[in-house]
Amino acid sequence: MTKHKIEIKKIENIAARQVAFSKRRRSLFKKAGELSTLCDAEVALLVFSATGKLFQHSSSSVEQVVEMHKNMHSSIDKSSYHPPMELQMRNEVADKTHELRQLNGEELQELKFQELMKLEERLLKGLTRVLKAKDERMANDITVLAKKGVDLMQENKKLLQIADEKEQA
Amino acid sequence: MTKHKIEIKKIENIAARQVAFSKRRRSLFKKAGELSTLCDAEVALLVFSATGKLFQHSSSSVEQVVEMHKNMHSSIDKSSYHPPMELQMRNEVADKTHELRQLNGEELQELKFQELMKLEERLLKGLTRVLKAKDERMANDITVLAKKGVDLMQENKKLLQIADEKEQA
DNA sequence: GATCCTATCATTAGACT
DNA sequence: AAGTCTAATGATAGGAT
Repeated sequence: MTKHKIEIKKIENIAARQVAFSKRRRSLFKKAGELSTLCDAEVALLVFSATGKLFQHSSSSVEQVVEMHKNMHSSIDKSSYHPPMELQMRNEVADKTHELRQLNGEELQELKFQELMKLEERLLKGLTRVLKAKDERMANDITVLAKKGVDLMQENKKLLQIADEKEQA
Repeated sequence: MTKHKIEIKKIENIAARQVAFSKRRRSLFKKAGELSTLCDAEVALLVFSATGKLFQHSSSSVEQVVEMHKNMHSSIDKSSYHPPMELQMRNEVADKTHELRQLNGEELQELKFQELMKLEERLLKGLTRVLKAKDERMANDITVLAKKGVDLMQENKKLLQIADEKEQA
């Protein structure tokens, strides 16, 4: 796929492997997204790096949260956010009798921003927790199933041996 | 990516969508395998077609189950399976004292076959159930989180309105 | 539905920043 | 670690079977 063709086997050079992992992971996620969009399919993609770090892509429900996260970032971006100048210059008045009487306009703006940040954190942490638990359960269930499968196969082997012994007798 | 560039949006033509799904799915699985091999990563890829059919690729534990399933299909295929002729012709004798005394060789072969079928069913149903449950839990958790997000956002809107009203006063 | 063909577009290895 | 560049390989849309 490039200047030289490469063999599909483990890249021994650690730095090169890391770079390839990063690049190919991005491409894979992109392709997964394309398949999902183009063909109206649900795609869930879990990638665990050699060090155990999880990268995940998914269409459908997970995407909703990811989209929400992106939207929040674009509409209320930390680096680009500045309260309107009018609000910064006015609102020296505080309504002490109001439920929010301790907050002036600027403080309200700040509250809005902080709440969004908290919400974002909450969503991401929740998502991470859910995904981890999900994968752990899945892995465990699969292990159990695989174990049962192996056991049954061994049982079958025994039965077959018995059959063969009978045949020879 | 080809004769003409295409937009990444749902392909409306059903036949074309099906073809694209088939082609791109294969490529995606291939890429996933390459990433796994080259970078020593674990990759689990689940693709649900629009009709709900599951396609799966994985480099780790899930693969064990999938491989087991494939092996069972190839080695003991329903349409191609026939007990050895010798077994069919012999084994009129049943050892009544044996633990399996009610079974002759042919019956043992049949048992083997049926058990494998049962095992296969069990594995697939279990896997399906696990995946469905996983997605349902995840979807539910995400719905809750999203709901909280919407609530907080509405709250923020209100606060912003209050700030605006103050500004105008 | 899967596979082949092929002109064209997309990805990427390696080097550099 | 992450982005840019570029030559070269890989993927693929549309069409044919």
